[in-house]
Amino acid sequence: MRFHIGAIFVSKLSKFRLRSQLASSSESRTNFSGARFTNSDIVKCNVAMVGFMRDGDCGAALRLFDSMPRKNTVSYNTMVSGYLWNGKFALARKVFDEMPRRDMVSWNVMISGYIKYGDLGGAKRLFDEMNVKDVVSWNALLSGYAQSGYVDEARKVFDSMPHKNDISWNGILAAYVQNRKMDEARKLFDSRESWPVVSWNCLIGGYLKKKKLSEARQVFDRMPIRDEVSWNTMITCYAQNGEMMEALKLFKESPNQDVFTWTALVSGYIQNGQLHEARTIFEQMPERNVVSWNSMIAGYVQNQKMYAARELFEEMPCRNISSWNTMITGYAQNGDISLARDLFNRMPHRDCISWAAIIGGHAQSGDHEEALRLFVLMKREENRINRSAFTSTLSTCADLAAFEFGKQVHGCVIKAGFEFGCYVGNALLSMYCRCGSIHEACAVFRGIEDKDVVSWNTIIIGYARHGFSDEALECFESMKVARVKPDEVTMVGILSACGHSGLVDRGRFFFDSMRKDYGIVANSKHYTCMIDLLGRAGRLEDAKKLMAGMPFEPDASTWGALLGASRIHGNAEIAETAAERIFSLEPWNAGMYVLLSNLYAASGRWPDVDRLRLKMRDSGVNKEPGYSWIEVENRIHTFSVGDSMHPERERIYEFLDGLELLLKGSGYVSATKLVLHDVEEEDKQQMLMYHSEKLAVAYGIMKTPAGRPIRVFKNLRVCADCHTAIKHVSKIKRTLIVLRDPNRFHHFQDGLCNCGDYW
DNA sequence: GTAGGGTTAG
Repeated sequence: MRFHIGAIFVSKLSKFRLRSQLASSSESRTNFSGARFTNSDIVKCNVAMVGFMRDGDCGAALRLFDSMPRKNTVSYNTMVSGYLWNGKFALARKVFDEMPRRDMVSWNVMISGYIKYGDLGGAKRLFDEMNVKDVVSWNALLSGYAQSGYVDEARKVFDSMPHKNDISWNGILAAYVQNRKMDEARKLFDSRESWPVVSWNCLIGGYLKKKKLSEARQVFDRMPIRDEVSWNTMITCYAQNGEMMEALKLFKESPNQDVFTWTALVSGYIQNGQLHEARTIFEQMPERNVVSWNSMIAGYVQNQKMYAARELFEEMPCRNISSWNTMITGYAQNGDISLARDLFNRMPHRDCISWAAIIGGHAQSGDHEEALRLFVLMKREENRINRSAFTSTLSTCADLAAFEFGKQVHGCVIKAGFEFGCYVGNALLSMYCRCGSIHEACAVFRGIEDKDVVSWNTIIIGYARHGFSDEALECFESMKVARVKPDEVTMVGILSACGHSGLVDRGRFFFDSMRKDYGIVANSKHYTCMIDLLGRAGRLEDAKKLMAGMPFEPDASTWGALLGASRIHGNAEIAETAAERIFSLEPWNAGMYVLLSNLYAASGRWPDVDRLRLKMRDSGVNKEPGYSWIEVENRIHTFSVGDSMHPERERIYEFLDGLELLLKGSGYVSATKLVLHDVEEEDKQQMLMYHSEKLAVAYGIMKTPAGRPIRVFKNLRVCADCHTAIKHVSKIKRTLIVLRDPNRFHHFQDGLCNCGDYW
């Protein structure tokens, strides 16, 4: 309708312009202004501009605006508000700055513009600049603070308001509700006689978010007047809490059912896992909009029914970004990254959720490089990066151990202002831990404002994996002081901290206090930690006993802990029993073959090594090839044993040969009995010398300026000979070498490793 | 004709 009015007027106007052009000549333009363009024409133009702006056609609005011989303040205000409506903040500000006179509306529009763009400081500055403020200005500021989570600030604004109206009261109520402070919201609500229906709805909506069904219902029953939203909110409450019968009852009682009501039922069934019922309701709906379609599609996606989801997606008449994002996320999470990428490439517009989904999808499918490349692209194309894009990128950096890249992402996180929050802060923290820099992890940890249990767990596990048990246990104490309740994960961290340092008694103590002090029931991970701790300390019998007393069947990793301990202590008998069980539980688990094979090799049982190799071949298990990698000058360099691929391999081998001589001079003797293959002694030495971790360390020393730590990563356990050799290297080259294997970090310095050769 | 609050479905 609006567009229609605008269109008619513009056609009139072009006639008008045409006429003036016909009369033409530059002087005649002066005749053009004034008398014939009445105030009522200005109003008509303003109406038309609103129409254009609502349709997203800023260009048409501007052309009309520019062609007006006379404008009033409303014309300018309309341009400011229209630009803001269409997301063009800078243009809005420009018109605001250039307009000849401003009225109250001009200021209020601009203030709400700042708030909409998340610049609360800018809003406040403008507010302070105003000589006279009205209740609208105050209300705008109030809701700005509320929406950004500053409840206390919002309260201060509310308390200092010279006049309050219903909207102000609703504003402070909403501030409490949006920030989940339902007790305070209720107190406020009860302190006032009568509220408009929106405030009642607001309160019920708050209870809905907190899943407080009975409170919601009480309020609903007390309402003097109910509108459609009240019914829909209440129906949603029941639907989202699995009470579909009650939801249906209310659905029938409600005076009207609109598309919200129907969609609430559909998504209620979906959340209850009743996909078929959801579809039936969906088919019965008298009217569907894009959200209804998206809900149904999301239902299929959540149940891994991508085919059905795709069918609806193709069929729907009205897709929006969410529809595309739902499909992309679905494909990405179900491992079909190429279909996800295809949709991503084809979608008409992307937002930061699309980017986060595709980055996360590539990361999950193992294509880490592409994930990071996409992050760089995203930075170029989007002016905002959302938190979830940051977290998936950071976890990719962690998987890849791309430390330098991670640091650059950290820089972007700081710019975006996310570093002090838990969500991104924890991801940063974890990235630094897993990239081998516990020091930087610690700095991030200290900066997180409200540390949650995940923050504490991450730093505790970080310390544990780096072999700093004392620090891990200290953190555990601080966590309790900070009144954050330890959970199952915390205890895994604490027990593994004890494990990495062989603290048997303390481990035992924490294991016993788990249930007593924190009400945490030991799960298989806790038992595995304890069995590992006892076993590696040489108390194999105690470990076996603990395992026998477990209230559930041991899984492969629990047996694996026993196998690992038996290997260290050369107990072939227990090792074989454990290996048998693992073979039957996880016939595809190549790591166990390797452990057992190492055990045989170490005791010179070559026929058994061969037998195992045959068994492995017959069962079709492929041993994951060992490789190591290091980040140099922002690129990841990967090495395998006796590597022949690296462009600088000749220099590396030369360097390594030189290093070997120095090593021998410092007392290093190669541990040939650890080589798996039964070959001649000299060949064994050769193979050992060119293990992937040694190649990576050598390359790191070649390329890293003196004094900087060297960080190397290996996909399999570090070999014992490399462990000895790297200890010597750290002394000869006077450098800190940090090596990550799947179990832990080894910090080599001055000829020692902080694992105390206990890993 | 331009400005302020809020609630429900993805």
